[in-house]
Amino acid sequence: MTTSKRLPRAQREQQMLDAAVEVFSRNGFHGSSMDDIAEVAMISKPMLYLYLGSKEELFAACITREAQRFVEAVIASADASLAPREQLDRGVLAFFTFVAENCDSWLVLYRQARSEAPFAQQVVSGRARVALVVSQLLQRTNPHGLDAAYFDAVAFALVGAGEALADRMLDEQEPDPRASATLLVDLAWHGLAGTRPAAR
Amino acid sequence: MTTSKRLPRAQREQQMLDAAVEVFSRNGFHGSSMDDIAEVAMISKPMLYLYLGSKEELFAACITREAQRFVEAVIASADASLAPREQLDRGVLAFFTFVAENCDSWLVLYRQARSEAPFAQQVVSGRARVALVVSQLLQRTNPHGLDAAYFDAVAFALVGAGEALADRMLDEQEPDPRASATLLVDLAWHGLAGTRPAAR
DNA sequence: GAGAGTACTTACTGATGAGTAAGTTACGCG
DNA sequence: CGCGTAACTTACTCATCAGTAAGTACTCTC
Repeated sequence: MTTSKRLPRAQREQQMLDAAVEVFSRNGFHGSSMDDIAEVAMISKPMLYLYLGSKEELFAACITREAQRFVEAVIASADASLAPREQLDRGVLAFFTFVAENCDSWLVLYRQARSEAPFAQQVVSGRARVALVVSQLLQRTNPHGLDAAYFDAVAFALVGAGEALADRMLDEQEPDPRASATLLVDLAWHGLAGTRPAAR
Repeated sequence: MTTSKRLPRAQREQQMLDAAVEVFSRNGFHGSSMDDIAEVAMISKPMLYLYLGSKEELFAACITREAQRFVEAVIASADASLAPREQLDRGVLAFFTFVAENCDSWLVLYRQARSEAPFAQQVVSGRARVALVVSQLLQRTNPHGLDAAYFDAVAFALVGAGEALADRMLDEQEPDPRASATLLVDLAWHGLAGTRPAAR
């Protein structure tokens, strides 16, 4: 063969997952075939089954790996010793940066996994955990004695706003995570009432 | 047969679309089979092809009909002769009410159509039009002379926040569109800075 | 360099599902 | 009534795709 060398299992597995994420992110779970994925991974189909088990297990492995990468990227940025407000700023920026640099990961998690019944629950609960962390940070920054349920709801809305801005950012030819991050944080603190006019 | 009577074409078509929306909303485009849909519609498969053409056309017809219903519900509530702020309040409420009462329509549009490549564009552009209307209403209510691009971005974020709150509402056992609407509007005007403590 | 084990392949099977051909039954209208 | 047409069905075809059986070849170790 031209360039195909034998690789140790761990490495091939990562290559397969890379291919699977790419294909799944484009065509979804049902819209992707194992043959397609095998071709992109430059490997024959039985290897996928040997290493990853089944199509469902492969998809689950993609979700798990990408969610892990995502969470790590955000956690690493927003270290817990900082002030809550600072943690939020950095976490939000890390989120947009991750999406900009890992478009496929984002799409497979946010768009594909959410709409496939067997996997949606995993995404929903991950999302809920993120919202909870955001809610707690908001509560720690905020002087008012509003009830926790209210913060939970606002946090949820802000997560949604972040997702929409991420989508919007991906449509641009030159995504700027900092602009999106600033916008979201401003919206959270002040809504439209007291925004800084210096947009962008 | 027990109850199966012959129906005029227009009526059967609606019945088929009802069934298709239900099935597609649960299983997505690729995850749903024409046999499934035919069964739910209590009709044989060739009828689907005779009246609706193909699977893709059927899905497209679902999207078109549901988007139409959605837009009409919102437009009808927020009549253009009202003050912009009032239009927003009512439009937002109409949105949440529609989602609560037409869960399948919402899921097929927001979750399924968005993740199937051939149809995603239609949803994306519909969404963008909604965001644009929101942006214009915001501009008309707001005293500051911020630039339009900023309002566009905020409107987009608010649309995303609305979608997340809609999702959250659907998880509740007793969805209350008014609570979600109030929350979203508050968030838009004031963020966390000046919220009314009376949550719920 | 033999022998073992892991990496890897070709070539199948069986099920599912999109789409259709050809026919059957009810209804409406002269 | 009877005859045309619109509503509707059963019973297929053909392609695709998840999953596998059975085997080949590289490479590492002694």
